[in-house]
Amino acid sequence: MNDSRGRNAAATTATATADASAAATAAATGSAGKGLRRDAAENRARLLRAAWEAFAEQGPDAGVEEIARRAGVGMGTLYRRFPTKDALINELSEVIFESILEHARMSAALGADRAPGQPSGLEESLFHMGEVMAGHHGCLSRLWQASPPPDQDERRTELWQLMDRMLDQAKASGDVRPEVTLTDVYLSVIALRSLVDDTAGQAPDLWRRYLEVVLAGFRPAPGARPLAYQPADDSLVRHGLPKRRH
Amino acid sequence: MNDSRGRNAAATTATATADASAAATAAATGSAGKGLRRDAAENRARLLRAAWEAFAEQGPDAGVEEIARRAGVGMGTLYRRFPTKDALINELSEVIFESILEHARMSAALGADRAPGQPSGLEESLFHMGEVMAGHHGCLSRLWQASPPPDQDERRTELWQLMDRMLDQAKASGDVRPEVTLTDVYLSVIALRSLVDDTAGQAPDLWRRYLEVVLAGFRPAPGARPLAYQPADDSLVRHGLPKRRH
DNA sequence: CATGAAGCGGAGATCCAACTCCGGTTGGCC
DNA sequence: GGCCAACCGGAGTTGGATCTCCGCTTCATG
Repeated sequence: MNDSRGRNAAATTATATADASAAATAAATGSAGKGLRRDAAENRARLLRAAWEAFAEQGPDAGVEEIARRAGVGMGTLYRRFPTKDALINELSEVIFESILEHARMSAALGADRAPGQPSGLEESLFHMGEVMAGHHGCLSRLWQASPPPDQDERRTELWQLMDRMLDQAKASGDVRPEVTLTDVYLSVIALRSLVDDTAGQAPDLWRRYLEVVLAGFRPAPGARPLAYQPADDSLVRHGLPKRRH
Repeated sequence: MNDSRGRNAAATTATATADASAAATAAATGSAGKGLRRDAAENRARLLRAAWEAFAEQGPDAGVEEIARRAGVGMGTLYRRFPTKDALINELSEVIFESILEHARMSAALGADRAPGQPSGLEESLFHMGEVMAGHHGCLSRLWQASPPPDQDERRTELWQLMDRMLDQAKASGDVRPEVTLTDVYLSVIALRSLVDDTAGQAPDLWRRYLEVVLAGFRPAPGARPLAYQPADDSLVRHGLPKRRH
């Protein structure tokens, strides 16, 4: 294990995790859990929390039996609440995504109203993404996967529009050079997601270091070579990636 | 699909792929295939090639039956040559790794003898890694996984020593700023691996763009902030990551 | 060319994780 | 309290993947 060097890394991570946990509870007892008998609604919430823990500890290979056991309910209950294991995972992804989108909305709304020297909205959003993802490592495989349910698709579009706006702001304030595209940001997020998942067990904060390098790579520099390989358009961002196969 | 923009991307990729294919054949007919009857050795080679293709097309979930079918042999033959499916995958990883190590040896040996403005050995090696990995997407999950067989472990150590040397050279020639550590390079490679795999189907060259950004992030820049999160040591590089779970 | 050790194919045994089914129980409304 | 729809548990089914087994065939050697 890593002993959390650097600034307040551990503290911010803990906060993000707590937020997400609260969000999971909210999702469980909120709209999706309405119309259920009290015991049923509570079991639904327990299942989501159990799944969240199980996936964080064992990755998405954690078995449904394990999840039911942790939640203290039977298999039947699990499958009455969630028609498939995938549905359960999607629900969790939803919670993660919601947190990311919410933060991006606030960050974008804040716009360029920042003290000079403060991190740009783009930077802030990317670090927030990392934190939320680190708090849910193991549940990330469904994030940004192609062809999500339509309502989720709409919200994904919104997120990337916000990111695009923040990218423009960052360029305007000189934090990012003009040739950087939304696709570049997208690629960084995809890579960040994998890195968070891969290093979660051994060095849960190291993704920050990677993200700093990438952000440095976005920054304008006098003698910098232009990027040679131009991505044509943002179709990748708009359509997402196919389901992971590993 | 992507239409291979920028420089000679397609050409270099094709070369790397051909190299790797040849390497696969060599591995099959070489030392590992010695002592086998002619038909058996040939079947071994066919199996490796079939597995290589199947994994590239369908990811590591490609079934053993599919591999045997492609190779034109029966299941029995597959399992007589390779005790488990994992063993087969490890053999392929071995081939990929061999190509990477070989290139790193040459690149490191060339040292600082480069025309000014030419890419550093580090840069060249990273691009080569990307090319080889892109030519074998789907077979990468076992690469750099923790606790490989001892002989492989030794070679992994060698690779990262070479990378470390090239990192020093790059710092000396001003291509990389001093605070960048071997762990940073390692993280980039891990991220690159995932990115190559994730984007292989839709934008097989886009990893180049990502890698350029990272390399730009490594480059010295006058007003650059120092990286805040210091990795303590290179234990991650030395020990590798645990098996992926996705 | 005769011999047998090594190799071959592929049906089916085995394993494992997701999912279903149903007899018994519980919560909420009258 | 009484009723019943909704809910619960968990043993068992299903499906899909890996791996084994054995009667037949092929290669290499004397």
